[in-house]
Amino acid sequence: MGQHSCCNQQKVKRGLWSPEEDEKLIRYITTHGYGCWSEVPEKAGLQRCGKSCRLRWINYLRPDIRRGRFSAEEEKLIISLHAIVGNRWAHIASHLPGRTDNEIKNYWNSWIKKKIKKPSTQSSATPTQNLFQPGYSSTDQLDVIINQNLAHQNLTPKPVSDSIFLSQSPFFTFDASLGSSCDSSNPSGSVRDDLAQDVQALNSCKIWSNNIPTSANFASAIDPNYLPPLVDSMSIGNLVTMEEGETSVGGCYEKQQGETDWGDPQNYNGLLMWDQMQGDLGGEGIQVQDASSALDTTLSSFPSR
DNA sequence: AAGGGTCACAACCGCCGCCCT
DNA sequence: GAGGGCGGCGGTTGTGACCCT
Repeated sequence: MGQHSCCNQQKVKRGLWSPEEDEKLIRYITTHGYGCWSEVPEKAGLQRCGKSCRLRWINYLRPDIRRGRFSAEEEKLIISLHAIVGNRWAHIASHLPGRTDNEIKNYWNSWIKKKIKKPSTQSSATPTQNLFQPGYSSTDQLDVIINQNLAHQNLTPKPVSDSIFLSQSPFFTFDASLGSSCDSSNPSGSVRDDLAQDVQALNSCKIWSNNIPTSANFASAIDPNYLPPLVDSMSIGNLVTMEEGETSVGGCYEKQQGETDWGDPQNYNGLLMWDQMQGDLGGEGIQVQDASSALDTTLSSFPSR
């Protein structure tokens, strides 16, 4: 099961692709298209399995691949989308033009590694942290977070637990795994505490209150098969690439004038916009100024490059 | 300069789901 | 409906480059 017939061939080559192989694959696909991947190696004169050819094309040779470092906007988008859809890299990649799932996955994993390595500076769990325990449903978490934020703005909470939130689909994929690290039954704490705080802060930061959540807004997040057109209206040319000499404060790159190229955040209704967050982005680590008000949470622990 | 550690990225592996027979 | 082929996806590993001591 799962073993592709083409991969059983003894003569199939593995490992890094040579420039000659790349050239063969490019030449074949640009002239014939790939059609059936299992036929590609033979027709292209490659001693690779079709799966390997597909991967090489998708992750490296495709002409529309964007290479190089992720821009700050892309970082934000990845982090925001991950908070919504979890480890669905292909889904996330579909909203980042020119980026591959593999690339995003690698980026994320390296970020996670950094976070795990980073010594924890927060020992006590906040009330918000306690929400992210396995015992809480996604609906519970959403209700509390949203109402917290609305209350903070003296806005009338809207009933968010309508039918659309009865979905069994997980909203915060981090909840179960990270929540356990915040569990009081785990007094030894976890090196992942600060990572959990990042996620919790993201979940409860002002982006929710600026785009007041409604069922419609959250539909995309709740339904695993639906994602809002996050970047459809954004051309690749608008993406900001981090240039040498520009600063990345805790991974949150800031343009010199503090402006984004995304224009009016309202255009991205439903999308988590880091640019709308307020607070001091400088320094390392998270400063939870008031445990009861996660809105004031300062985020600054994104991967720095 | 050399060796070890770290990081980024390419590639592989195994599983899942769809489609066709 | 069952089984096989295949594309797609996420997790994991391998490897080369770079950095630090």
